[in-house]
Amino acid sequence: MIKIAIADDHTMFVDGIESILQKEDDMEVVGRCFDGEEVIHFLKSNTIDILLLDVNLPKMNGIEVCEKTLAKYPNVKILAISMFNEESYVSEILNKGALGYILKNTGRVELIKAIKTVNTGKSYFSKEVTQTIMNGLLKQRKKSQNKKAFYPKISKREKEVLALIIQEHTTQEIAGKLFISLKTVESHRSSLLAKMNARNTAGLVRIALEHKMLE
Amino acid sequence: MIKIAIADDHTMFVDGIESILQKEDDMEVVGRCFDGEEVIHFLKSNTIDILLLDVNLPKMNGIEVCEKTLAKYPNVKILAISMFNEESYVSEILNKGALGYILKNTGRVELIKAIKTVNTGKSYFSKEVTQTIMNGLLKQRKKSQNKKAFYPKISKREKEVLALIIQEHTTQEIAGKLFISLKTVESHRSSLLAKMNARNTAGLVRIALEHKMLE
DNA sequence: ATATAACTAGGGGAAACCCCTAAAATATGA
DNA sequence: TCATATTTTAGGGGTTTCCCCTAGTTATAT
Repeated sequence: MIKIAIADDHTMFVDGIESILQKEDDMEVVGRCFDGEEVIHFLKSNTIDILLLDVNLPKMNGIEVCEKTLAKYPNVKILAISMFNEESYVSEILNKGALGYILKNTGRVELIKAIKTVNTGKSYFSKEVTQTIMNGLLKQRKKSQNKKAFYPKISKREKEVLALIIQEHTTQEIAGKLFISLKTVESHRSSLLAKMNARNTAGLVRIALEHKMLE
Repeated sequence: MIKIAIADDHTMFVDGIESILQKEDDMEVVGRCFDGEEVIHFLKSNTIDILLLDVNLPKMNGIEVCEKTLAKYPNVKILAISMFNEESYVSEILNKGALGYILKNTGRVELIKAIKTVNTGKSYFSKEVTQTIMNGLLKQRKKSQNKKAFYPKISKREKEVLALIIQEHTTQEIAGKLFISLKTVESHRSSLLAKMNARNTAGLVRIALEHKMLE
């Protein structure tokens, strides 16, 4: 028996889901919460398998609820439900550990499927949401690609030095590892600063990591 | 008219695609390449809109071809085609700028749709591929989530200092910005090094970025 | 063949790092 | 609520690293 709690501030919506799930004989709705704080409180005295969580909740929003819930009860599977197919929402709540994300216009067949999938520990996204995530992913790739193309001209030796810097080695250690003088390493560092337009080591590391210049 | 080139080392497959595309009166196959080097050579004397690119090509694999092609001809839209729904393949070729990825068992209707979608500059993935990418994404999220939980105890002030360090500000500048003494900032830096288990600024920045400790 | 870039290296000064102490302000917990 | 812990503040003083400048030698490419 899959124990389910529903968290949504619209009574009719909660009732609707509940009536759908009542027809499933391996599912049981054991809790209803109408705001975020209620969820936290409810879980203190109840065990559930799945939390159907609206992203826009009063008092404490779904993203926060998701984070807090999983921090205390990592075995709860969270299926996010939202009116909005917004990339920022989707991305945030997934980062907090939600396993799935479906929209409120999802039909009963898909809802059941989503719950069953999530219950096995797998992720589930409705196809509109999938599209949204993929678009976001593509944007990121394009961004980091552009950036990457901007700083290509780092020599082999400089790359070695850069890698060792990022691994927290001091200039002296790098000199030892590469069998060159300390002053030579310092010289490479200067070239790196100039080429990468960095003011100091911090910038060097940040730019190198942002642009994925290693590998 | 959409000008298309096909790059695949299996003649029958190339012929198959071509016969499908012949029936479309807004598409024209203008080139056939049977290995990677041929593609590069072909593009020197021909202009195309879309390159249907097999990931596993002789002489030069699809990933490399993709990179080289887009470096010279950024307007070419690349639709990757592969036997394998392997996350590493998909991820790599998308990073190199391919717009879409479909499998070789794709039917003609979907192939046409994919080409038309990619031709407008949008991305297209068959649903199996989408699933693969999403799984990869989820794995990554779980990883970075674990890491994040490991270093939580950085105070508000320390976070401010850390952020300014990463923005390449010197200790003196940070002191000025926060209206505190240089020695205080040094003190915060020391605490940061200790808390984050870093040996120096480079490590500080790397760890902070890896674990996304800002925001 | 001759620039251009890469690798090497040193001098000098500034900045960061490291050890310490220490007081006031806040948070936390029992 | 009161004691304890953490955070934020700040300094002294010495060591190391970093950064800038110059400069010679070797690859690399056009």
